Amino acid sequence: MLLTKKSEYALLSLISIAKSDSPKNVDVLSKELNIPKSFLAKIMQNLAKNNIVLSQRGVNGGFVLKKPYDEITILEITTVAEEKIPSVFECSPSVTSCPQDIANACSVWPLLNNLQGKINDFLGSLTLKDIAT
Amino acid sequence: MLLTKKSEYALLSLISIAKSDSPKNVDVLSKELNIPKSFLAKIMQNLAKNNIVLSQRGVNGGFVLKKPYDEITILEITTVAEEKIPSVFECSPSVTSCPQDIANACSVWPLLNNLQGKINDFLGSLTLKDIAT
DNA sequence: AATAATAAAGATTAATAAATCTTCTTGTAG
DNA sequence: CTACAAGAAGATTTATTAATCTTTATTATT
Repeated sequence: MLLTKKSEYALLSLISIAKSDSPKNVDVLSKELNIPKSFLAKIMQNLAKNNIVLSQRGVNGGFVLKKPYDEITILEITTVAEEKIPSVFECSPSVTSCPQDIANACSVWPLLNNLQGKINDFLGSLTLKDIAT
Repeated sequence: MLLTKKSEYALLSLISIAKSDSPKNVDVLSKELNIPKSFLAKIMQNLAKNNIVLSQRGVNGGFVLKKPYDEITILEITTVAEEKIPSVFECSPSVTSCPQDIANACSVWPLLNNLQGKINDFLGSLTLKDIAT
């Protein structure tokens, strides 16, 4: 699987936040989207740490987008959520990710890397706006 | 990860078999490609059961391709190796794979399914010949 | 200042998937 | 007959992903 539940939950939450005009907290999001609260808390904290959302603590706190929703790509979101670029295979992101450093001599690496590039392009070309509306 | 080691090992083995003019057995393949023998045996058995290769038991036995190498697509191979289509996410292959049957109302499903289609097209457009040479 | 709402951090457990190993069975060439 | 090789089933180990729990820190409201 290219993406895990972390990405799914992150995308759903960000869409919900994008549509709201006030901060949304984890409690509200988890109920609205039916996501385990403490798992979502972790995902949101990670998005906050990586500048996708801004967190506001305290009463009436919650999360808001840090940038306009048409300036946040799906690639950014999923890369932060997965804590690595969503990968075809361990070696596909770049020559340097070949575990034995034989990417250039490898008969499957070009295929994998090529597909990885297409996926990156696709995910990088879409923004939160494209899927939130 | 879109693909697992099963696909990697299957592709490498099939390339090796495609380049050989006599059957190649698991012992030879595992040594040549540095793949755990018993893991590879399982993978090859699965490829045989699914008509990618023909197996020949006994002395001088081994595996040969069942079809010309330009008629076997990478999508076929990886789908057999993974025992399901290489998927972006559990719900991405089709509307019917949405666990809650809400794909059409879902805000992320179209994105996932769209990407899934592009991956299928890419893997389906390439054959073993394209990567074996 | 007290309180309650909320995020932050990280440890822990549970579930699932991936990879590997073991054993036994069946078929085949020489 | 015998050695070699695949087939099949399942056990085991390891890694990854998912989910949960606990404690601490922050902040708006009163």
